Amino acid sequence: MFTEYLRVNGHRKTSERYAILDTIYSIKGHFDIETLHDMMINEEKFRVSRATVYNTIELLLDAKLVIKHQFGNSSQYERSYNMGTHHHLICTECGKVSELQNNDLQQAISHSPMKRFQMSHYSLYIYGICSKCAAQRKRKKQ
Amino acid sequence: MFTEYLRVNGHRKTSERYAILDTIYSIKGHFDIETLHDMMINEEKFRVSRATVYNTIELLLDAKLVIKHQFGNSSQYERSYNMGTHHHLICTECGKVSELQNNDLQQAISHSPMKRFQMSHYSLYIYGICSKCAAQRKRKKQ
DNA sequence: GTCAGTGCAAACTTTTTGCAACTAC
DNA sequence: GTAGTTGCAAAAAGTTTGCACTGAC
Repeated sequence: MFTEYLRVNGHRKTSERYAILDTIYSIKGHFDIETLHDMMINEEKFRVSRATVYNTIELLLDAKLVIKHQFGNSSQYERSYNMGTHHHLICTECGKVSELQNNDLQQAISHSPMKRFQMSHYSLYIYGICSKCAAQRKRKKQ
Repeated sequence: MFTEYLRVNGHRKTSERYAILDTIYSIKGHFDIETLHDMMINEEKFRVSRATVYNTIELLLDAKLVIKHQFGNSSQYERSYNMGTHHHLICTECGKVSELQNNDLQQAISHSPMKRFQMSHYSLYIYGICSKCAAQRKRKKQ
């Protein structure tokens, strides 16, 4: 799919781009650029510059192979192919992000009537307290 | 309300804090720290430091008088009192943000069943092309 | 051979932090 | 008087940019 995207858009097939794509698709959840870059250097033993990672992520976003999120301070990303739509639960206490599957909600949102706007995609972020932090709070109170 | 919040939490009532709150509530839509700070200096003629604006926003977030959003590069904020829940339409072409009112959708989201998570609030960001940019694209094609 | 892509470092932007001076209580 | 706040400037964190070198086509 990426190869096709590169071909159609007249971009070159470089080893860096494929290495970045592979690393991203080895990650299950969310990641930021820093983490991805570190993983490539340390685990994959593939030296790339930060700039190339930023460039490539931009292509992957455009190719719809990666989705960008903006919780916390730095941008977070996740692979989008083979991932199924889902919503995000973000703990305001510890910052942990988990996924929520709810097909009814998905339907409701994507079929929501909109004047003068063509929806392409959406993000639903639900903030609150995760069970772990709730338990921790309870313990503190006692 | 803010006075009460400050009292309960043992914070001091400073002129800076009230000036920032007033300025924020004079803004109808979204704003970032830079814009808010500039407004205070230029329009309100009230000199505050950037650091104080950041500090105060933190209090206002905690007091639920302001909501934080993260579209684009810098954090965006908006007042939350007297604002009615709404969703956000973000144009991926020009970056313009507009509001969408949809009570059914609100109900669906806030009553959505969630395991091991206590929702406090949520943000729904809908990305797509606004009518202006859609028209512009059409014109270009011709 | 050509030009898109890469690496590196410097620049830039946004946010946080340390500390002296100030002031609400 | 004291401790919470402020202002300033420096530092940190995240991202973008300029430019010489490299390698895909």
